[in-house]
Amino acid sequence: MRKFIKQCPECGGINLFRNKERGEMICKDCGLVIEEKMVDFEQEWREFDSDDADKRRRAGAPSTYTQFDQGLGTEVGQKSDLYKLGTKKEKNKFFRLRKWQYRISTAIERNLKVALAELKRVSSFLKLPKSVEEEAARIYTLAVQRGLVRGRSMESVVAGALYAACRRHEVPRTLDEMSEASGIEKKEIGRTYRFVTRELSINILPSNPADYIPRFASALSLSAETQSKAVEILEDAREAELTSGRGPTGIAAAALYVSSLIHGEKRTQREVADVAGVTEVTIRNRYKELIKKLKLEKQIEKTKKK
DNA sequence: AAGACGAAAGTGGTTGA
DNA sequence: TCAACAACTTTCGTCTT
Repeated sequence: MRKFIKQCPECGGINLFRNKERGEMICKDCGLVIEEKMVDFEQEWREFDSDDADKRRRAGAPSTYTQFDQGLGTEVGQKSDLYKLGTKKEKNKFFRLRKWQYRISTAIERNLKVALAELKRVSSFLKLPKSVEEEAARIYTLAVQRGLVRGRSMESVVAGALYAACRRHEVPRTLDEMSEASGIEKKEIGRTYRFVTRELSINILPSNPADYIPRFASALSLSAETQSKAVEILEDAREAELTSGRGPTGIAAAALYVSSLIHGEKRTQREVADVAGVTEVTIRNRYKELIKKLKLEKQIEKTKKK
């Protein structure tokens, strides 16, 4: 067991950053990786044949919501098991159990099977991280169990669940993107999204405009400086209470637009509007507010002269 | 000619009686 | 359940570069 380090042995800094996902601890000052693999994921035994595997493995596949039964389902016998059974009585029992097994897989499970396939399709179309997909699957499963899908198309609930999961994980996609990926109308997704989150009392933070910046910026191939400037502007905008009640994408787009002007990487309103999925008018309105309240005119003037 | 700007009318959703 | 309302869009004409 390694001892717990509070100070960087290299530079003595105490500004340590723990990256839980990778199991590392890093010194923010000098970049030294102090601890690695804080949790050891290796197996401590070896197996040479399947016999060893049976004896030594003590964990199965991870439980997951992206399988309709969380990956934990059982099946009553395969056909091949039949040969092990001797008497006719036993064979009858075997078939009876299989039949029941089939019947027990109720509407819910069948629904989940189809829905989760759709969910995976949409999720991979949008290149969403696994964690979001998992979360969406969980939400959907809950929704089905509560009978919230009744009267709604499965696809729309899937889209709504995904949208909610994105928001929770702060990797927001716009309703437009979701709509494109799932083939469901935007307002329909919005409706089911609100309905499902309300019914399941999933509370979702109003999405933060800054979360959109990296994606929009890269779509416009803007520099990192421009990007961070945009985030700065958003910070100030929030201070000035310019953000509440407005559509987050509009604000993000405007901040990015202003930032692109300041850094002399000008993009047209049209271009920014397109990637953000808002209109030029909205950008203009937000943009006007931004330069007025935050006094950004000077900064823009400066780069103009150059 | 393209982009920026602004006015006016329209749309879908929320809120409060 | 309905009307008022705010945010956003669409459309279109004008100004600027």
